[in-house]
Amino acid sequence: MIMSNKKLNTEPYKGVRDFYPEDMAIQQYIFTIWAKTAERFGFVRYDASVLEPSDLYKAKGAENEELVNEQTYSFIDRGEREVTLRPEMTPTVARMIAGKQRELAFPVRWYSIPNFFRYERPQKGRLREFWQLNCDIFGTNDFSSDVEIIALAYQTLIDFGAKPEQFEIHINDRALMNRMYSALGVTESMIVEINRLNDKKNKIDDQSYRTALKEITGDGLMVEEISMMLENSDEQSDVLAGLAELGITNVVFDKFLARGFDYYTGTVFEIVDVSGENNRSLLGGGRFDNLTSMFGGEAVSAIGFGMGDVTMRDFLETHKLLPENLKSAPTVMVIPTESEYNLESQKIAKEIRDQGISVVTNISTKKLGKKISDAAHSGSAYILIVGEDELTSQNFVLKNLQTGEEKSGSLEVIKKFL
RNA sequence: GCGGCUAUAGUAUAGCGGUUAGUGCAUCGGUUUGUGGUACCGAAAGUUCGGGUUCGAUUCCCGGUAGCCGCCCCA
Repeated sequence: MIMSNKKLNTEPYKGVRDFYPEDMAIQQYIFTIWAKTAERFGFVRYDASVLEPSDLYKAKGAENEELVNEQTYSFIDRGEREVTLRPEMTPTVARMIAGKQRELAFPVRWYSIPNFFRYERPQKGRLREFWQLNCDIFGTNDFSSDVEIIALAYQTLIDFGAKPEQFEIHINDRALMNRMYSALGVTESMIVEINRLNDKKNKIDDQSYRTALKEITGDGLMVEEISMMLENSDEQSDVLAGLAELGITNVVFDKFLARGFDYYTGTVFEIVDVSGENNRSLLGGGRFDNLTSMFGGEAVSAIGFGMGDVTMRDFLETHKLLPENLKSAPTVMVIPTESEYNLESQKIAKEIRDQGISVVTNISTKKLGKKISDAAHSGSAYILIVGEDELTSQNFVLKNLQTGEEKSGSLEVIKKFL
């Protein structure tokens, strides 16, 4: 190994994050709400390895090849297998469902909070490693499952304290759009390109949009027809109506919504922040009724979504929805007056800890006053001083740092106060 | 892959072609040798790297690197 005198950088690798305790507290808060909401809807948790064989993403019909080749972390392992750090969960969960297809009682509701890696240029709302809440319903293509999954997505945001007017649900239907395009004589390859164009429509002006559309179709009349079809917005939607039944009304049917990718077969949806601060969608999902068939068995209908931690945190910060104090401090800090009482303090801490209370021993070499100050700063509720007097008399004082109230007695008595 | 912007202690920032490079927060110590949060005093800690212009560069110029933002793409 070549040793270098160069100091190692303390920064994390490009596009990934260190979670110092303050950040971890936020991350945990987000994960906890995600998990609770999913479970309130009867979803059960699963997970898988971050490593997958690259074939999973290369199989025909699985994914766009350019993405796999250029935007994944892939490498050859020591056994010369090509492996990929998962860039999304859908192929993995489809693999797992297909593997147990015969024994699962459908419909199945599964959720997971996995991390993903994508080799991309980091920018606002997009990093190289991120986590997502992934929720899927497998085994039904009834529109009520579309309603349910979107209601879950909606409820997740509500459970963070968001108000419906702070975000908007956009819905479209792939199958419907394909029928409409076909009726206009638009070919399949054109549809793919139009979807891609529509996806970035809000980034370009009308004139450029129409020019691009003309380039795709090569037909001025068709541009008019497509534009008219897209602008005409009084579309009937069972899903929209179903959501309204559940009291969810911040929903729009958006025929420009594409969610560019091929495996979606029906409903597609996104949730966006309406503040204008966060351009990247908070969540995206859709129906994929054919994906499991690449594992050989019969196709299992599915609908699901992924909701990212990066955009979620941005959203919560933008709308000031993060709780002020997320850090968790031990309830009690046992403070030896001198280092020579550190071990005795740990024994006492153990006694208290054994009844299920979080306790930390302050073994710093600071003066007593500073140790107490540390306890207050860390957020501990109580302190218990251990010094010569306490140890000889076996009489301890438990002090409540908020109220200043003190209670004294033997350790057995003290324990009852907690 | 392409483009724009930025780079000053741990962090957030001020400033300037010649300064002991200033301040807030955080850290550590003291006022208070066994009782906290406040206050006061003090300490440690900085001009991203390489080259150029200049008597002199942290400041101006070029390049590297890194970060942010956007394009692309977004499974």
